[in-house]
Amino acid sequence: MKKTRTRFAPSPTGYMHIGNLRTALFEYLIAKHDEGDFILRIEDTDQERQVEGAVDIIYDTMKTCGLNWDEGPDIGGEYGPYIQSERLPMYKGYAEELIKLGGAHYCFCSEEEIEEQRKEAESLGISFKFNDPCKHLSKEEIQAKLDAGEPYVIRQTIEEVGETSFDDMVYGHIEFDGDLLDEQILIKSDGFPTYNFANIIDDHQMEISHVVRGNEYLSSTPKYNLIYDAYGWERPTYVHVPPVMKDEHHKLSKRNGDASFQDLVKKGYLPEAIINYIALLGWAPETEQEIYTIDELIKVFNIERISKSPAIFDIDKLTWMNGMYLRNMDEETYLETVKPYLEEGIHSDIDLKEVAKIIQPRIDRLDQIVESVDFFDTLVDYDLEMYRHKKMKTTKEIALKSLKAVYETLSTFDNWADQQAVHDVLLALPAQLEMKNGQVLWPVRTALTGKQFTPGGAIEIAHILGKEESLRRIQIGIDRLEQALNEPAE
RNA sequence: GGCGCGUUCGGCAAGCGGUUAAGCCACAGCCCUCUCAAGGCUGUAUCACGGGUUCGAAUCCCGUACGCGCUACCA
Repeated sequence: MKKTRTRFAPSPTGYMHIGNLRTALFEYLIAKHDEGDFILRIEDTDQERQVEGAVDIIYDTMKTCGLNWDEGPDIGGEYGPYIQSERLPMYKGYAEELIKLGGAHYCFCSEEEIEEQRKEAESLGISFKFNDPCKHLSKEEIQAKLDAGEPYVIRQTIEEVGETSFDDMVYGHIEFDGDLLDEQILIKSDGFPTYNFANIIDDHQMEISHVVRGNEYLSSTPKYNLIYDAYGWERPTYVHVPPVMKDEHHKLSKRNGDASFQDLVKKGYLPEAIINYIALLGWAPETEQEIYTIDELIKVFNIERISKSPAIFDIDKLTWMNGMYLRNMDEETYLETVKPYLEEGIHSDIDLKEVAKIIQPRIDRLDQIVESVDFFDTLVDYDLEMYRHKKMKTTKEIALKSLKAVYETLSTFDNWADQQAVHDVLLALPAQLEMKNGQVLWPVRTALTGKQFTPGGAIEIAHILGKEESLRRIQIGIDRLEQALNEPAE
């Protein structure tokens, strides 16, 4: 049995988008499930589309996601180099060999000549397939042109292949009329191989067992097979995966500036959650489990359960899942994760650990933290209408009465460090006053925070703010309410 | 245009000839409750269409429609 070896072969043309990352994930999972190798190869054969720094983004993204490669440009390996531009001389040699084998030929045609043929076909209303006159050149003619330094490309030769077929692990048995395949360029006039060619050579050289890629390559796979066959190489196992879509009609793409991994992280999504979520796009486990560590994914992932149809990226489900991750984190990791955001939002001297605890069930993205805790630092000049709350059965009058009672009670209370004690003393009040819990606690929370919604209730927040600050804020509430109530009603 | 692929709730999806057509997200309601969440429970909602094959079809076959992809000296 051949060792399972997969590769992620991105071209460095910008940031990592989610579809790309998912392909990398699947490739990684397939390899690791079989205890095989996962290889990173950089496909930089299109010199015009290179983007500075793109390779580093690829490295960073994969590392933070835990998609660790066994061989790659930075760490080397037996099958290097792992950057296509560094493998250049090799492709030429293989191309020349393919010419000898009858699988390719030199082509000296200009782009204009090809265009002419295309237009003619269009005007005749027939489907276009380039009929390359260079195929009929004699050896001598070719040599003469080569010697004269005429620019050329190397083109695949496809003749009378008839019906051809292959089997894909996801899409099953696929048949093609081989004569419809066009003779694609293998080596460009700049001497670089095209993806179509470099891919085959590299995959074969690197002993890639499973070629995993987007299903847009399904149509060109027969052409690749012809080349494998011409060399007498064994075809790889194909695993074509369905696309990840932005909506019904559009793929997630860099071009449209759709969510990249970096963007999501910036928005407060955890890499583990992102990985977990995208594993479920186009693949479904056997059980109903939704939350997986990467090691669990390695264990349960199997190619048979990859879907054929496109999947729309659903940010809401990712958000939910991210919240689950936040809530399920062990305390230490959670505090560490959340700390920078808390420090950004809170500068006063309060116990951030306590704050962290109360926001844990209430956030599902890290970037929500700052806004949700800003009231700890500053009490804004809130709208007094907030004291009127139907469900809590409060009015400004009731609120004032409650706040006064609470102020009096709390000013002689000293056990602030004990949240339970704060709880007990505050909850004793409604009974004494013959009021509902909400009629006392709603006003307190409002006075303490100035906000409609807050993480944590009146008791938790009072406990965190401390005696002095809590009393100060309650006093502000009392003063403002008194002033408002003394003004003549309109 | 030609060729290839796809089509189950709003989204992710299970399903491989006999099911009340799972589950998750979202949505709605209820419970819990010092706000909001979290948590618990319940609910709404899906087999693109038309023909076959079969005792029986979401599942198999054939068409149609729609969508996506390929048809580049991009990958």
